[in-house]
Amino acid sequence: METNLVKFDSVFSIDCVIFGFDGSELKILLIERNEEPFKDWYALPGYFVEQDESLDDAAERILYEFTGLRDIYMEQFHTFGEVDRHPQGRVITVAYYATIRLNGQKDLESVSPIVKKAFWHPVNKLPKLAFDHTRIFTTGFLRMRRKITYQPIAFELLPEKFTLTQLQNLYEVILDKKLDKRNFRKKMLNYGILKELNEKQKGVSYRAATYYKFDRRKYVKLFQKELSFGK
Amino acid sequence: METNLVKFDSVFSIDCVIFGFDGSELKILLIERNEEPFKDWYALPGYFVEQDESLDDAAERILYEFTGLRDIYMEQFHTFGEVDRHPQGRVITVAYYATIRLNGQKDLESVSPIVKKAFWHPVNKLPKLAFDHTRIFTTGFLRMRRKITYQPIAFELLPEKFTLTQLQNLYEVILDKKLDKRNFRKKMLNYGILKELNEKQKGVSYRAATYYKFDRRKYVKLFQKELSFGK
DNA sequence: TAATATAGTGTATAAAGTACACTAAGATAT
DNA sequence: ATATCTTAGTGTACTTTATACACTATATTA
Repeated sequence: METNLVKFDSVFSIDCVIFGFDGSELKILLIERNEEPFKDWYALPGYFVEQDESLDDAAERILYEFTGLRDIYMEQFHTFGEVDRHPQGRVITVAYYATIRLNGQKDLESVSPIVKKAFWHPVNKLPKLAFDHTRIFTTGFLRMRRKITYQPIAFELLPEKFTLTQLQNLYEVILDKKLDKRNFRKKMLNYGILKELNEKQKGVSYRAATYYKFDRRKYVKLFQKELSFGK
Repeated sequence: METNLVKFDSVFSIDCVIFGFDGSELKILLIERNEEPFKDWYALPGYFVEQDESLDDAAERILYEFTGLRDIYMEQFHTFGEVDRHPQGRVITVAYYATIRLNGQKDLESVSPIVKKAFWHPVNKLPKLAFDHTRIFTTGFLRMRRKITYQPIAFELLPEKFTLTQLQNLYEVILDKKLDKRNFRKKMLNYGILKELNEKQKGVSYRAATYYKFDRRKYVKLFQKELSFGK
C-alpha cells in the first residue's frame, strides 16, 4: 500500500460518523476515496484540519466538501491517536457524529477531488473501511446507542412527520431488540414532546396510522435539566 | 505575555483533570508552571505528545513526570481545538480525567523542569488558570458529575475503607446538594457493591461509624450491562 | 451520669417500569 | 356486500424504584 507518498510529521484530522434512517434501515454516510493511501476504498468522510480553523469548523467544512451536506449539528465523541493509524505519518483524528433524516431528495454531491462519490450504506454489513475507520464507526455507534437511552435523539433521524410505529422501528433497529408496543407508546407520549397531527398515512393497504411531529421546544426544555441524583 | 517564543505549526498535547477527595473537600491537581508561556501560573498538568507515543501513553507519562502519580486510570473526555488557544501556535489538546483517592501519604513530586510544583487545590475557588484550562476543568467537572449519576465512580475517590457518611458527603459535594440519609443508604446498599467490614471508626468523640469497602468485582458486573431501554 | 454529636433505622406513598391480548379501521379480493 | 388481511391503537394489574419524613442507639467528654 505504501507507494511513494509524502510523509508528514503531525497533523490533525476530522472524521464524521453520520447516521441516517430511511424508515426501515439505519445507514451511515461513506465515501469512496479517490486518493492514496486507500485509493478506491470506502471510508468515513474525513480530512485534515487547516491551520486557521477550529475543530468544529473543520468538521462542518469537510462534511460539506465531501458530501454536499450542510448545517448538520455534529458532536465530537472521541479522539483517536494511535501512532500507526495512518500510513503517511502521525495523524490524530477527532471523530464527530450526527444523526440526520434521510429525505430521498437530499442528493449527495462531493465538491472534492479526493472523493469519488458519497453514498449511504446500511450499518449492518459494513464493508471493510480505510484506516481505522471501522473502529471509529463502532465507537460512534455505541455512543449513539447509549445516548438514545437517555435523550430522544431518534427524532433527528426521522422525517418531519412520522408514525409511532416508525419511531418504534428506529429504536428497535438501534437497540437491536423488540420493544413492547403499548409500553413504548405510553413512554414516548408521556415525554410530552410529540405533537399529534391531523393527518394520516395515505396509500397504505391497511389502517392508516396517525402522523406525529416532534416539538423541539419542549424537547429542549425537558432534556436540559440535567440528570439528578434525587434527594 | 508573548516574549520571544518559539513558534510551531501544529502539535498535540494532553491535559489532565485529576479529581481527589480528602474526606470533606473535592480537589483537583494543579501545577505551577516553570516555563513560558504562563510561567508562574497555575495550570492543569499537561504537555506535548511525542511523535511515537499514543494519546493514552502520553497522558500516563505526562501525569507521572509532572506529578509523580502512576497507574492512574484516566479517561479521555474532550478535545479542545480553538485556533488561538495557545500563544505559540496551533495546539490541539486532548483532555483526560480521573478520580483518585487522596491518602495523605502520596506525595506529589515532579520530575520535570517545566513544573515548579504540583499540588492539590479545592475545586471551589479555583484560581485563574493558564491557557483555556479553566474551561477544560469545567467541562471535565460537568462530565464527572454526570457520570456519577449513572456509575458509582465515587468509590474511586474514597479511601479503601470508608463510612457511609463519607460516601454521602462526597456525593453531596459533587452534586452540590443535600441528600436524604436514609434514602441514600438504602440506594447504595441495594446496589450490592459494598462490603460491610468488621471495623469501626476510632478516635472520634461520638458514636463510631462502621467501615465499608467497595466490592470491585460486583461493581464491574453491575455496570457493564449497558443501560437498556426496557422492553 | 448528663450532655453532646453523629450513627443508624422503617414505613407509607408516589412514580415509573413491565407484562400481557384484544378491538378498530382501512384496503383488497371474491 | 362481505370476508379477509394487515397494521393501528388501546388498558389494567403488578412490580420495582424513588421519595418524604423523625426518632433511637452509641461512643465520648464534661
